[in-house]
Amino acid sequence: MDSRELLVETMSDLLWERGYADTSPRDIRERSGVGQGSMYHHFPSKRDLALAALERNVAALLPAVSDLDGRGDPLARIEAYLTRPRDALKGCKVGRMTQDPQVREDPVLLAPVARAFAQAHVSWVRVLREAIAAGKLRDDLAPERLAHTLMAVLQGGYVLAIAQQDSAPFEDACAGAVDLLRAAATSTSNLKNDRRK
Amino acid sequence: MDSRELLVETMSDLLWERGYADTSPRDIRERSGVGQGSMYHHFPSKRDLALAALERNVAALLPAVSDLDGRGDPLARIEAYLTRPRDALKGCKVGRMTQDPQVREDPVLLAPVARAFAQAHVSWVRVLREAIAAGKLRDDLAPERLAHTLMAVLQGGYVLAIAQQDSAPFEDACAGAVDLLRAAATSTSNLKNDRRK
DNA sequence: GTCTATAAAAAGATAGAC
DNA sequence: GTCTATCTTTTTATAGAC
Repeated sequence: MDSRELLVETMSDLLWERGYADTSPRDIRERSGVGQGSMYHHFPSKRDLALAALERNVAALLPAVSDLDGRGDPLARIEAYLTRPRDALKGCKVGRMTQDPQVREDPVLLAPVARAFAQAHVSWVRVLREAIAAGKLRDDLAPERLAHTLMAVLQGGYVLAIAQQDSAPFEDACAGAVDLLRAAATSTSNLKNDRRK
Repeated sequence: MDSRELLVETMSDLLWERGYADTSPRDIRERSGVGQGSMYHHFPSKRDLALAALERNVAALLPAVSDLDGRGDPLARIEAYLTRPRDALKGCKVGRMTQDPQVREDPVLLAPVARAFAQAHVSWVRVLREAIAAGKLRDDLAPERLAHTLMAVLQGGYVLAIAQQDSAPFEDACAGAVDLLRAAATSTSNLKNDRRK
């Protein structure tokens, strides 16, 4: 593999594991085995390398999110996505970046993060709409809101799991969300509509 | 105010705003106005100061959480807590710390964070149990799980808001959680129980 | 308890030969 | 494109006078 690619890959891992502020040029050099000179040849600064690495992490995450776009029972897709096995203690490659002030305050570095979440939101809204249309979810639930709620459950689940150094809170949070969705599947509102007809 | 207290207060703010790794002794000195000598007189290291500051941030957060323990309609308390105005772009003083590797990997620094979330969980479970007992929530929902779900909605809501630099996703996430709880209030399960009697 | 001076180490790059 | 050497600044303290 060429040096440039190796640097990006290494930085992607370090951003996930340690974030931006706590990753030094030396960490990158030592883990990648790429020399000082090469590093600054390919990337003028740590920030430029971080940008490339961040784009890579975003790209790595989107295929997973696109599972929400599949076909078949939408509620089943939602439940499958929420309960998919994840390494909760490692956190989210993308969500993590929001806690790094040097990323958060830098519009260029924050942009890929914002884009990733915006795209995930689109997929969530679509599958939720499908679930409502299929009569699997109450029709008085707002898909745009609910999409943010379910995205937050995942992102927040990581926080809880890391705090306790135990993946159980993450799994609980997701399972609890599934419970709520199922409870909201039995549609009082739809029944009302039926009665009106 | 004495130097020691001023240092802790300043560090508390900096931990909230910038986290541990990205806060330097100089930042602390400049913002607090306390001299170098005084700082190392009161705290042998940055880590020791951070520990005191972290305990302070945890202590500042717990009174808010204890609002869940009040009296009156439990579901109303839950909704009030979820929709209370918050500065979403600033994130959570305590949850934020889970993303700092130097905190996450240090059992002593992580302990106050774990304790705070454990305590919040207790309050959440209690109010959820009350809501179920009062017939305001389906009795087939597991309070322990749901507690983690709702805590995650808040923590994850901050992540979404910071990513978009907009508090709307946070408010959406919370409002969506309230919607789901209300949908789950109309208890199919309780109705079944009624029928059995 | 506070102040100023000093300093070892790491972060974040630059220079220039090959 | 890679390598080694150099360099500035910041981090994280320590020392010792007042």
